[in-house]
Amino acid sequence: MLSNSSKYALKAVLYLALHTDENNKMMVKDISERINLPKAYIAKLLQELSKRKIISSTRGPKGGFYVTPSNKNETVMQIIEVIDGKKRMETCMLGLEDCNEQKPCPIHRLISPSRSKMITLLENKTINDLAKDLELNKTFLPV
Amino acid sequence: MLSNSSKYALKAVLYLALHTDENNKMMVKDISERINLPKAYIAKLLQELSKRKIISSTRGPKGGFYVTPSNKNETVMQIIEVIDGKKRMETCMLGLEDCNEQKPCPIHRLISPSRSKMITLLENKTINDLAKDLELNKTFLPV
DNA sequence: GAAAAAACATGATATTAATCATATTAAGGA
DNA sequence: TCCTTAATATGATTAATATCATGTTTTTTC
Repeated sequence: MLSNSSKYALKAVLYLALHTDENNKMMVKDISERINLPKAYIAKLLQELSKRKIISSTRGPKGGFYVTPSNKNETVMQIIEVIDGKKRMETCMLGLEDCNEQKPCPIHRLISPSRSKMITLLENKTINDLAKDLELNKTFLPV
Repeated sequence: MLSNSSKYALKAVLYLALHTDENNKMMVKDISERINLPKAYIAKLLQELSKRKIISSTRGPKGGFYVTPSNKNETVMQIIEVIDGKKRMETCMLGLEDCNEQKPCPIHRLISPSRSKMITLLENKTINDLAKDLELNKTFLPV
């Protein structure tokens, strides 16, 4: 469903949402240590997210990655789309090219409703929503 | 969600469900041609399914793969489990080792209900169910 | 009981995804 | 303006998955 990469990306963005802002940026080195994921790999992912304006960054001394209030309004699905591409989530579960409502594959009707539901939820959930839950200890992000 | 392998496996089993029985077996060569998937790859998958008694087979002349009425009662999930392993479907969507109801990851509560629903549906859907739909042209399996 | 036909078992290769490494560019401070 | 710092761009390596190939065993038929 999600690639390893987008799992990592989501973790990192959530960490940034909780611990950074315009005045408190964080270097990839520190991020990777805190969330316990490979530095070079995380770096690549964050760079991609930054390029697509999902998160923010500045170079040089005192630079680093951070998320602005505006960034926090990005949705979970937008992260997934940047990292995994738009297709991955929507493609037919049997991998058929032309599977649709009119010409459904054998499991389309069965699982499509649940999957659509999931996608909608991810599309409507913002980074901010998830960050709030973490702050309130309603959810957990063990490293 | 599903590996390529289990997609292929499901396609092949459905094809067998529609076109074979104890008296009409089919060689992997013919199966692969009909469903337009690589022969050697399909062979390996069918052998695995046969070993686990999800489908049936006999060797030698007039041999081949086939599904019995009993085989048709196997569920979609059982195919997936044989090919992909039990964990793949159930593992935390963020890949966290200890994510559960008591200690949910940031997206657990969000997507867990939909996913559980999906799993339940797959666990309760038999090959026979899907084959019936195909026979009635309610669903399609283009090659 | 020998020959042929088919699945079975095993392992090799190729492709894709995950991970790592490094030279380049921009920002900040002296 | 120059040096240091940290992201950026790009590409290399490694690991996992998908794909292919082949010798072995079982079954049928003559």
